[in-house]
Amino acid sequence: MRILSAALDLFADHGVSGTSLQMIADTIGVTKAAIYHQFKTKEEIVLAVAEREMAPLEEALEIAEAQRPRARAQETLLGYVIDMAVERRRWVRALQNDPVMVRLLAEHQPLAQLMERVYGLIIGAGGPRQRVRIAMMGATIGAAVVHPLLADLDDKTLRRELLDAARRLFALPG
Amino acid sequence: MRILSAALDLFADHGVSGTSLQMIADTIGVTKAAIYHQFKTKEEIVLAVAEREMAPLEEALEIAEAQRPRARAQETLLGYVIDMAVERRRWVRALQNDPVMVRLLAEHQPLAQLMERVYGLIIGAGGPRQRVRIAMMGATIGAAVVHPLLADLDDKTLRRELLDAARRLFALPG
Amino acid sequence: MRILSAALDLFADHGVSGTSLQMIADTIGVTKAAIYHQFKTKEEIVLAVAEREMAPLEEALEIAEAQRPRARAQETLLGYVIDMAVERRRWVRALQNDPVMVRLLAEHQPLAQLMERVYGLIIGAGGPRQRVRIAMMGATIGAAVVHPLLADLDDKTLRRELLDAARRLFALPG
Amino acid sequence: MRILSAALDLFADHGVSGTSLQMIADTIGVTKAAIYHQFKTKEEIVLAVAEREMAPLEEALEIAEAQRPRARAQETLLGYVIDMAVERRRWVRALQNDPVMVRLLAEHQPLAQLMERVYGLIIGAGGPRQRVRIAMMGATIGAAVVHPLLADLDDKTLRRELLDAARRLFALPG
DNA sequence: GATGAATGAGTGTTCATTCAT
DNA sequence: TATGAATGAACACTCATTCAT
Repeated sequence: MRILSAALDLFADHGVSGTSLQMIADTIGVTKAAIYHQFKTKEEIVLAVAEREMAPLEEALEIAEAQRPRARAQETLLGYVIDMAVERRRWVRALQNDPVMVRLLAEHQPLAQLMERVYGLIIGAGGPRQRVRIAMMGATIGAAVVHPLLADLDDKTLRRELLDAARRLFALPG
Repeated sequence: MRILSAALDLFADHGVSGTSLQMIADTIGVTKAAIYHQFKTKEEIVLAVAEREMAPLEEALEIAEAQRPRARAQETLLGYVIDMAVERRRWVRALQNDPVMVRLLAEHQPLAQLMERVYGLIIGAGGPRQRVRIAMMGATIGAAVVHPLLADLDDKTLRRELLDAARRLFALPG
Repeated sequence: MRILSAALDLFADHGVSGTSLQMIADTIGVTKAAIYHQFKTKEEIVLAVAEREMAPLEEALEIAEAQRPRARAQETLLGYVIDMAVERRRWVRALQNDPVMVRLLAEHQPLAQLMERVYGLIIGAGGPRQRVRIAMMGATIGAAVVHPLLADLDDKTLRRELLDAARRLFALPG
Repeated sequence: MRILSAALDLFADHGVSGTSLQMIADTIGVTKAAIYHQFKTKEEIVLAVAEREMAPLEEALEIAEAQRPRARAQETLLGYVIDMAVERRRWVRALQNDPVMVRLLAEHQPLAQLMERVYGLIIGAGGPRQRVRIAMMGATIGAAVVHPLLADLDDKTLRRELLDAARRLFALPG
């Protein structure tokens, strides 16, 4: 939907709080009231944006969860996550760091559960060290794709570098 | 100054756009006008907050730049950066990711130059691969300290894990 | 019609200005547009509500006007008016006091004329004292039925008390 | 205060819901924001209006409560109440019947208690019949002062008529 | 008959900012 | 230094109303 795309773009540039409904309406060339015909509140828009961007993660999770052994499932998921983050580069910052978004995701059951499933699969039976490294990797992915020094890397290269970083962090065989 | 501390806290919780001068004034128990007596605009507050939080980085940079060889200087700086990020955990997200903050830092000469010096020292004569890994490390540090899965790590442990991650990413000797 | 009943209820609770078409539509489970299919404007709804609630008064008036002598006609009408007010208790306040309703009734010829006929019959050839007492009685009826201290009186009792009050005010024989 | 006077006037003409802050602001020639500097919400204005208009009632109550025997206290209070209603004619309707005002008064402890004290004194040890007649009188006063047929009575005459009605309703000696 | 999508003007409220005291 | 009063513009949201289907 055009509203959600416009909203996502604006959230990325100005943050959720810095994006007014007027801005969204102007971007797609309708009135504020037209937006309110489809979303009852601004919060609902934020949620819809988040849900739309998270949908591929859910699909990826289902594919990965079906695989054995767990190590293979984890690697599959890691690949998907990296792909998603690289493709969404421009929006990852808002999605992961905007305080309004963060709060909403934490309070919104379905999305909170999705994240738990992701962490559940990826951490698995590993001990605390494993947990730390996974988190570290997740942090790296989320942040690398928005890092200014990596802004001019093309998607393919960035993806390769992230996989390489993953292998180093986990001492996986190349 | 109490204004800057209150502002920083509120920026961390609500983002810069989501923080009004009224909120800052209420937090420290004065009127909005009292704040305007010390800062001409809201932007000036944001800048002052950023400058105060970046000051230790400048000091660290000066210490590191004085060292030889470059490899030692780089390691010194890395240590400082990790220390700063870990200590400031709660605020790193706002400082690094808030769109208003990001824009301001990019436009504000002194801070932009500071970041260039940091990158200059750390990248050094390295080729593109080196550059990528440095950026990756920077991303990891910035994001790891705010990652929910690492929220319950104490500062010392987190610092150690980050150094370990750095060594793995760069294949440094432990 | 369900629209008018819903509207009347909502007018009683929130006043005419405090009642939106959306509220009416929600109450009866249709869309706003469905309401606009039957009424061209909100004002038309207010008018229709008023007319529907006043209809019994017109009937009562016709019955009473046919009676002789005038004193008997007056007493008949008084009885009807009391009955109507007691039965409509919950709505009398809105019907008599809501500023939008009041203005509309004054401007809407048919209803204004109806009220004139009522006053004409009841005041009759009486002098100014008579007029005052009639008005006083009308005021008493309209207000007593909504008075909080009388809220727990059942309809029959309230009707009896109002007739008693009328007799006292006019020094009528019991 | 000019805000409260303007608000009261507008409430009388358009009802509370039908009165916007813009209307109040325009009436006294300031901006909406200037009003918000003194009242945090519209509700607060409604409450302040009600409290200001009820203040004389509290004074009257204190004077009356100090008198003996109770019958004299009651008559004193009745006189005051009639005076207040007659003087405030134009506003009584809004104060007594506007649904927003009614709801607010019921929920606002101090004013609800004031009304209880008034009823307590006036009803006294009387039985249910007494209670009914008091309520009837209260209703009569409140409604008579706004009745269109009595609109051209001057204050003195209206006051006299109301006292006369009171005597008739209670069969008091003239 | 009814709906969904849309609109322009309005709602109450908050914004950053100014200024006289 | 600090305040209280004020402002114009913006905020999220609702209003009565229209119209193609």
